[in-house]
Amino acid sequence: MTSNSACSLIDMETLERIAPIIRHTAHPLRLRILDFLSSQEEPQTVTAIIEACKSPQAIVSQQLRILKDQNVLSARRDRNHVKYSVANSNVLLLLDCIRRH
Amino acid sequence: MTSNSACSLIDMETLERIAPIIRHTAHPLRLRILDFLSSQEEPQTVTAIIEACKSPQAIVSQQLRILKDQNVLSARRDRNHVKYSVANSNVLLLLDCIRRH
DNA sequence: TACGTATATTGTGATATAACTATCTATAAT
DNA sequence: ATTATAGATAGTTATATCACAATATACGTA
Repeated sequence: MTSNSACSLIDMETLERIAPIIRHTAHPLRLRILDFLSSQEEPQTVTAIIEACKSPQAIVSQQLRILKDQNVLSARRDRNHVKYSVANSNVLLLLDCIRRH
Repeated sequence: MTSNSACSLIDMETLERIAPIIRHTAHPLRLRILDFLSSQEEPQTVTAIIEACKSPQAIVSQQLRILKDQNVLSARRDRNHVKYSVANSNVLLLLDCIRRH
């Protein structure tokens, strides 16, 4: 018996699909955004997120786009504001992972 | 009162310290390595890991180094073999995160 | 010594990501 | 109409990462 251990490894297709989501999320500012949004009951405006991040508007906007592209966040327009919220709660486990460190 | 919500966001220093560990781990082959090692009782040789990954030796060796540099894995020499094991079990939460997806 | 097996390192070209500045669009207020 | 506010996008430069081929090291054995 060569390999007993063909237990049930996660298949490569899944790893290839999910890894980029995690990789894109594992960025200090993007984690901060995620942490902030998950701490709030309501979706938050970009301005509020900028305030929470204490980072330049353009940079925050870029990060929001990256997270939205990965379907980690979702956005909806509310008059002249855009409100972001967490779309994929799975990635919040990353924050737990970090807190436990 | 400008900001009610200064609840307790993870501080940026922590995010900056942990993010690279997660980012380096969130790579399909490295996740596979981690998954394989975590499924085994004993530390595994590079040869066994190569077999489990079905990837070229040089590439697997590179990934092992990256994970070791991030203190995700540890290695010990056993005669003319090198055996790797998971050093930081926190990152195993990533695998859970993926399985739950 | 020479050889085989196990593992690591280096060099390379292609591609991706980072941070930053500047600019652009859309809506609201005056 | 003008101006201000909210937000997104484009351009740029530096740096990081990728997969891969080739080569190197380290140890054990004949």
